[in-house]
Amino acid sequence: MKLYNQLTKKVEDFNPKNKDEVKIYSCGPTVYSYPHIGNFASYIYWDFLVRALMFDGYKIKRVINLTDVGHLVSDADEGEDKLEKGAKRENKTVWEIADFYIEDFIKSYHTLNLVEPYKFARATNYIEEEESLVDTLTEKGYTYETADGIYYDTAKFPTYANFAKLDLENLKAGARVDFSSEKRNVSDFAVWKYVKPGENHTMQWNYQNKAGYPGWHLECSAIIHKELGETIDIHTGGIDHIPIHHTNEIAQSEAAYEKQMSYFWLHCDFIKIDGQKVSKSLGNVYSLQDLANRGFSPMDFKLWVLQGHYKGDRNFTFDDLAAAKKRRLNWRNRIAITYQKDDIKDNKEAMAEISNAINDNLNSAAAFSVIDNSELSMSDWQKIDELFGLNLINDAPNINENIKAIIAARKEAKENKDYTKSDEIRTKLEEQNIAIKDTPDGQIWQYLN
RNA sequence: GGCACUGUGGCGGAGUGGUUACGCAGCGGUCUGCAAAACCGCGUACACCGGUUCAAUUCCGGUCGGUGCCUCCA
Repeated sequence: MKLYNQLTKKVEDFNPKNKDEVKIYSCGPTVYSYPHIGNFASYIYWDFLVRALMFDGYKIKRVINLTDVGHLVSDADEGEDKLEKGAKRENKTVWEIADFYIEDFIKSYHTLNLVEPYKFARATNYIEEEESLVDTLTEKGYTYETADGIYYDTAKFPTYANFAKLDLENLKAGARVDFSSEKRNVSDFAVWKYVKPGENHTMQWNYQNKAGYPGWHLECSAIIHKELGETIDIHTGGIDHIPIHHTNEIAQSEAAYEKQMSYFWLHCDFIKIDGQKVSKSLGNVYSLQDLANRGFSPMDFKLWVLQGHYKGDRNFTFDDLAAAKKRRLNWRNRIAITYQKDDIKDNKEAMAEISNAINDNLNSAAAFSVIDNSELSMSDWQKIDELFGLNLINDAPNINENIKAIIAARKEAKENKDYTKSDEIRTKLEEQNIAIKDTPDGQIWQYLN
């Protein structure tokens, strides 16, 4: 398996530390509103990473976090807590907000047929570990206190700028004008925030005899350490995480534990919608429900995502989604024919080509072209279905005995040249989503949708 | 301003120093009771200008264009 590693900025051979188990951590959602298809695109890319590794025979231990606290609306550690904001908006408590959107997220996760992780880790379940991490950083001299919290002094971590190739001098020059704090360096970040006097912050914990809550970056470092250990194999996220979130995670974890945090760092690019960036503030977001309302299943969207590459600059349009839907229908119909023929041999060459493609930095698009051009057995299709998680075989109407009998009756009517009857049955079968086609070799059935 | 990414046929989208990617859409044909499917064929794609090379879409340099991040966001 070859993967692009943000740490080295190169495509490298992937070899897990422990051959039997690949440790993966994926930055998950902040649970304060419905996710949009751009969010799900990233979970689909990383799901394919997991499935490709499983295809290669690896066992996976993967943790996905759920941020239910302390993620401020601004990375400058200013402004409102997103959960608190959502609670106000919906007139609920922050805990209700978190529970509601976690449930919704996991439901969508299952709808998309994404591989269940070892654990979904809620940030608020790791407060003890988070506090302990702050303790360690403080003991090692990496933190300092201000009026509003405990900050990480990035100047004490000499390689801070390396991961994202940050230009710290320039960062300083470009800092926002309204930026005012006791921060020593513009890149310093809060590991712990104090509740301000008069501030109504529901989620708070007593730490150092003050009411406060963890900084956003802290949770990932703490969860990884608790659940997966000091070093993991792969850390995933979106490209937006490179300059701040992941840079800060590395600074925290490697300062505290004095071990490399992750061997590989993978980041997917954002998708655009109709040529524009997907943004909550622009309001051009679509949910899975919006796709369903237009007649597209989550699997159609998944196939659309996997037609491209996780590092590619993608543009989503409904025309392209329709093309993906058609392609998926065509595959399902090829499976239907394979099922009816039942004399097709396993295609070892094609499966090897598919394997080569996915091992080349997850080139699902190239693998798809092999699928399009190869005659595949049912067993091959089963493997493909498992590799991409597209529900090609399951997501089809059950051809039960009753339908089989009707199909047989149509065949008989057609052979007897009773066209009135055969056409009648054909029309009737369409209601069951079955299309009958007459080929030179006789009748076959396929799916209409 | 800083840091990145990117420019492939109608729309998407892989890839490669010399041979068809592929999908969807389109066109022509075979087949056919009808319909559809299937199958066969077709479109001389690689932003522009130079350079290297026997040969560049593929490497190097430049020009022009698009985008993202540096507030939130995968």
